[in-house]
Amino acid sequence: MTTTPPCGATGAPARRVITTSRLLGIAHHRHRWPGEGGRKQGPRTEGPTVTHMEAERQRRDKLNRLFCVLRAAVPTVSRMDRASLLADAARYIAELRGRVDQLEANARQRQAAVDLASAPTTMTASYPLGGSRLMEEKLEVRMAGPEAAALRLTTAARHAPARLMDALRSLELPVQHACVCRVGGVTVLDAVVDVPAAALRHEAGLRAALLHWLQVS
Amino acid sequence: MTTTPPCGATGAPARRVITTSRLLGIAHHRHRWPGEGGRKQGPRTEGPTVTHMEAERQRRDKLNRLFCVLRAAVPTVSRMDRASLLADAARYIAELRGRVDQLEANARQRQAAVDLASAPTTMTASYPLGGSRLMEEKLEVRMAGPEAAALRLTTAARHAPARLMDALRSLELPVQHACVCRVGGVTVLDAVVDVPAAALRHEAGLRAALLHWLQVS
DNA sequence: CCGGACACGTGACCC
DNA sequence: TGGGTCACGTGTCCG
Repeated sequence: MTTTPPCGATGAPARRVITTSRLLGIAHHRHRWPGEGGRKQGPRTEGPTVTHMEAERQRRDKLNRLFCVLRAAVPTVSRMDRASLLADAARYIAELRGRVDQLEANARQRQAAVDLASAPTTMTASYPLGGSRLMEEKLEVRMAGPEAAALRLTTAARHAPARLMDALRSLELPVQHACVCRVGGVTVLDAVVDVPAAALRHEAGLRAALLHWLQVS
Repeated sequence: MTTTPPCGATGAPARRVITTSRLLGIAHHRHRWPGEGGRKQGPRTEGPTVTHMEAERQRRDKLNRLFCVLRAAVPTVSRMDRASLLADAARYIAELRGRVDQLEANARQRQAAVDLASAPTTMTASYPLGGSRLMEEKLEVRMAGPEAAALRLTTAARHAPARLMDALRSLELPVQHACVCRVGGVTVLDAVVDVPAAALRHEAGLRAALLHWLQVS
């Protein structure tokens, strides 16, 4: 009779009787056919009612299918109950949200350390580093021939070599020669790069571009 | 009559009529009282039926409350429909799961470098690079004192300086000295780094960790 | 007037 | 024997 098994295979839409236990989300009811078998509602054998019945049945089926979809999405289903499913789904969503927030906070914290090493810069950049201390960075750019430039970055910031190399990579400036030397707390970076892009073949523009990429490192 | 508004304030459990639109999740129906108002079902005015009615009503109310709970847990509710809510909840759970997996994978990848420090690797690593071409990279690691190491990377890959510096930054290895020289199509990178982490103070482990970060650069 | 959406009461099933 | 749950048909509202 007319019951399609919840969460069952999407087989024939024929109405059928299921006799298995409901613990697998299977329904099993013995219902009479309103017009045929044992009747209970005397009147109403007319036209508009049957379409309504069918519509309501399809609505129920859709809800059942969606319940099954949700059941498949929630791994922690305590019972096969509809109510338990709704409660578990809400609880699971809250748990997932908590985990996402925590993981994103961790990722953000890791990123914050990197961001702290960079900063707004104009001619000489000053920015907080390692707590509240202020630190300075100097970048000199000198064209060495039409398609080559010599750079010198002097800084006390951490990870200066990585940041400069990232900037050079972002600007597609192949490194022909580079030398890093650290003395005391200051790092001196010398480099000679090719400048394939004509737009970067002047000292001011090249320097501005490099400073930009040093910030967003 | 008998309808408690879904998602309404948890006020008195008295049955009441709501006349507002349903777009806010408010129900509004005019139903007759089976025993009192206009009757439709002739028989059944006995005992066991009334408790069943009440039980079923409480069940419906519970389901409605749980629907509201779920609705509050899902931020992306397209429509106030029950079916839409179930579908959106499942979709939202899938989205959250995806984000959690991705964030956890990121965190795991960060952790992998430390684990790799105690794993053996081959001497020269080869992996696909720049599309489908296979490229070889040679990395030599030699400890220079208890807390310092000398590295030499020889490669034909592009952006080798940036990749090596990124690896050093990821492993928190301060660069004391570095020198880059490009001859022909090959880049030779020499570096001397501090090794603050005791776990990395052996050539094989340090080399494996560096190779890992060079790959994921 | 029709299709969608709910709530309701009821029969049937399970533990 | 009951408490709990589901499916069903129906009435009724809305757009």
